[in-house]
Amino acid sequence: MNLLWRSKLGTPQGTRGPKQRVSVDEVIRAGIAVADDDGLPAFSMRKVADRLGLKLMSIYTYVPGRSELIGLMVDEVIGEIPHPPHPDGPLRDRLAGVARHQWDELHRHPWLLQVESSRPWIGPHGCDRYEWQLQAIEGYGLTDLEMDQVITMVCDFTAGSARTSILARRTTEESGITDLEWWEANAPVLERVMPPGAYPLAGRVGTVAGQEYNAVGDPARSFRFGLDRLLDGVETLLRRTAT
Amino acid sequence: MNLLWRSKLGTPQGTRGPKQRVSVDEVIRAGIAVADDDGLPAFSMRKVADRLGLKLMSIYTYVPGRSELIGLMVDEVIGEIPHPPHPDGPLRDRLAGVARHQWDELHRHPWLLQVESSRPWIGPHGCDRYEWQLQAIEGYGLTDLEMDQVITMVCDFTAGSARTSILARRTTEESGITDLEWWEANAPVLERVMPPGAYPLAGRVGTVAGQEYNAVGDPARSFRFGLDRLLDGVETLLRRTAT
DNA sequence: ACGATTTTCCGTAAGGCATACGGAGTTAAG
DNA sequence: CTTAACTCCGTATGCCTTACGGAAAATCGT
Repeated sequence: MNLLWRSKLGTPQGTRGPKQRVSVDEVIRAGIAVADDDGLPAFSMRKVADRLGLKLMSIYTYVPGRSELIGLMVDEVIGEIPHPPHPDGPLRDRLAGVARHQWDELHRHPWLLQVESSRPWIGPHGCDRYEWQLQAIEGYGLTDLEMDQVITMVCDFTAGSARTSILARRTTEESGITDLEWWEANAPVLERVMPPGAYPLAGRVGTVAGQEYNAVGDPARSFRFGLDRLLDGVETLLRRTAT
Repeated sequence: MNLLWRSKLGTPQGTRGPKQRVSVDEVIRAGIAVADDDGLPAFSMRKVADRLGLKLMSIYTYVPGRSELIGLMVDEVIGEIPHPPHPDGPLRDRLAGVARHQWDELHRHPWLLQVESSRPWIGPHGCDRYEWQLQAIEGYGLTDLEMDQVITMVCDFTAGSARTSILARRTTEESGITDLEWWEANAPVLERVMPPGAYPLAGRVGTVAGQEYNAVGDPARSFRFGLDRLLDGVETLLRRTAT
């Protein structure tokens, strides 16, 4: 907690002993670089140390442990790109901006969705984020509770959609083959194994979708489509509230 | 792949050598039990072996490795509860059934959202699932592409919302304290550290939401709220398509 | 009936991980 | 100039997956 809010707190420590060779912020940035490159499961304290020219155990003089470092990395990343001011105009466009900001962030740092902390880290940038999200939706006639719920909905949908997108991207990157190549390679097996006519709808829709996407799916397009429907739903709520 | 579709394939092997002491299905079920108890990061081949009364390396005579076993566990879990027939009536109710089915499943097996296979396992139950989801939405005037996109949207939102819910549940379970206790314990720190007046909206809305939820959030309620808005959006799409 | 072959079960070892503990050396305070 | 505090890091413990090879069991072919 003190580490998270370190920018707002002085460093009250006595200054005895050798100077630290790097700073907490450098450790955090090194950690982000490792996670960006290798993903969270392969994120290790040793790799962070290597990247800083330190030995493994020295890292523990900067942060208490692995999970705390990850918590710091999350808040750092949230503050990475300044929140743009919300456009004047319909709520729809403002919420779309909030959603896209998160979508881009999750794609820039795919390991964010792999973070499963059992403690809620509330850092300065996380607070800024929530405040900014609420600014987007305030003043359109919704109650405080509804405002919170709409933000939650937009974020949850964005997270779910981004998860699908990131998984798909990782699949093609790591396996080295495209959707289509995989499908063509496995088609004979599937044809032998699937009872003919057992999946009439899946076959028909899958074929149409596959031709349209030129792949098994098009996550960015699915995100835009879903977000449009979601925002239609919010406008319905606005109209209902107005009466 | 052969293991995934083993129910549709015979066992073409010669039968020499000692009998297997357990079956592949028992290994899968043991794996599910371990993952249910401990989560995927703590899921280990040794625990599966222990649960079956075998030694570690014997498991590798049933399945090729850890990730393949997890792929089998996923398809097994998808087939765990038979898909109920869709109710006659508005599309809204049918899609709500699809979403709730997945919501319940994810909460029954929270490790599902921790699975990040780099290969798309297409198993028999996964195919059944997709076919069943499409049955829900067919016949309401949407194109094949729209049908696929609406299903994707509902599933993505449900996954994102369930993720929030499961994380919150795990937090209270593992830390042993409730949202409120945590908040009360950390309030003094936060008050000292947050510039007063820096978060006017977050403070106001957070307080209102906290009082209403009796916690930091109410994920099940957020899910219902978001799903309602989402389905409002689908109905808007239906009306627009009808004209 | 009796090798040959196949298959299962498992011991060992290699190489990865987090982190507890304690020691050596460095710096500033008193 | 002593002493206390602090950084860096070597070592050790106890997890993890999985490659490899050996021993025993069960059936096949003769």
